[in-house]
Amino acid sequence: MKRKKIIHILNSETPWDNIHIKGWVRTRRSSKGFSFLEVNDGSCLKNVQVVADHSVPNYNDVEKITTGSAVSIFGRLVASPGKGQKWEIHAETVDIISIAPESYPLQKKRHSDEYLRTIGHLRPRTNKYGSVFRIRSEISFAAHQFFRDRGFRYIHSPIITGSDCEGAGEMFRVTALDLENIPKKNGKTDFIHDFFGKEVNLTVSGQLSAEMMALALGDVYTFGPTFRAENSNTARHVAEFWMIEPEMAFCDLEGDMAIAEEFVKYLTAFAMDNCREDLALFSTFVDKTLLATLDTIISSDFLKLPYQEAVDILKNTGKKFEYEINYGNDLQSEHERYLTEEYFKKPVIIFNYPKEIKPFYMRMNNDSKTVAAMDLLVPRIGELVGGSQREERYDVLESRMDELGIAKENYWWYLDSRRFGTVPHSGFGLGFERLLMLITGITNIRDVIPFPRVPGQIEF
RNA sequence: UCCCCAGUAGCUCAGUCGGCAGAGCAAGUGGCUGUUAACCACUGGGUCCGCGGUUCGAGUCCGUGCUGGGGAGCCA
Repeated sequence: MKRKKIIHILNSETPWDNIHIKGWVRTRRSSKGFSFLEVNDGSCLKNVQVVADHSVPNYNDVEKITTGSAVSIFGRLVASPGKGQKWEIHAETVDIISIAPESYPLQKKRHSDEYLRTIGHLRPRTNKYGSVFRIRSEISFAAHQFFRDRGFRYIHSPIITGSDCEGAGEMFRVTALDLENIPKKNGKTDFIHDFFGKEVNLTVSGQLSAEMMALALGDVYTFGPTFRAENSNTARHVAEFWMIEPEMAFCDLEGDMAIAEEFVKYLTAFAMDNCREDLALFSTFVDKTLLATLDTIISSDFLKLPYQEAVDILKNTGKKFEYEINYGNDLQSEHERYLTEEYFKKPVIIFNYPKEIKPFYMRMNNDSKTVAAMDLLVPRIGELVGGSQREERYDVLESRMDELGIAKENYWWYLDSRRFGTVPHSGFGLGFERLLMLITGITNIRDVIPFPRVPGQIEF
């Protein structure tokens, strides 16, 4: 008989004979002659309560079952006379797949997030992290659904890249050279002898590839890992994270902002509709205001504000900031959080940034001072999305690259796209972990990715 | 990388003025015929983060290193 998943059993409308489950025991409570086993198989947050008594042939062994042990149970699903659950299983047989010794690190009590990070291989077995990773899976699916419903194509951008373009931070070098015997030329590493014959790195963004694909397929998106070797030690940064990057041909900045807003609302609503039980855990134990926050995101119009106006607001608000705000400087974390958390109290999109603080590929506005860039700021997280209309005019792009001292010969293919049938196009990047922080209320990015990579730490 | 805080039992923490190492939970054993983080009783459990120093004596004071956390910068 095939095992039934616990989520399926708990949603049953009727009692059920001859049922088979497999899972891990969260706790066992015993009285003289019988035991209650709380069994979880990861299919949902809830456990199923199993009642076993002397009618089970190996009852002596059942009394030795410990927290964390794995079991396979046959029995009958019946209405539970006890409080706290609709159904329970009366066991006919309890097969012990494996016993967890007393050294099992997860106890029948709440643990700190800091401790659970030290046992990253076991923390998905807890209620909280089980919920996190189920939601992560659901929202991944929802992202694909969103784009597919709108005619976008999913593209796979390369992980290993030869272009150091995006200027998005320090990169991880990828090499097949023998590090004990590095070939040198004029005192420097000679990458001509390396696998690709040139210096290559792990990608920091799929954007440039996505642009090439958008200029053929129309609307595309990437959803993959990206890597930053920045020595960032904050609750919002990891060295390996997942990014969703749509890129749309024949789309301007306004269209870009509209799709970003629609996307964030869609994913939030999807979580509210499809992850209710797991979200309830977060709204109870992590952030009591979570559901209200998510409602605000779904129901409010995101405020769209030119950079110049954002600066004016920050200057005139009278609030003391640690860093002074001046036109031409990038907004600091405290400024962004003030705007979205205190001043507007909802998501804010800031656009038309000074060209000096943005990369070469963003489209120059008619004022020749600002570029068609936008950042979506949300409460508690800060920057969730960064995007822009891309510079599609060959001569303007070329002069911007010259201005910034970018080696054009490395981007000949990128420039080619502006020579052959160039069109206005736009896109953005959304940090998937930051979105999960927004949706779950979890405040440390290390707790929304299964095995976080941060400076000096890669145990799992 | 910078600033701040912390490190004591498996976990979460207390430890007064420098003078015998503590609690709750967890675990183990026993009890209990419907439990809900079950309950009751008993038992075991310590490199007080490492190294160095001050002192008759250091978990406690000083120096240093490591690890973790919070904030900042960089960014998504």
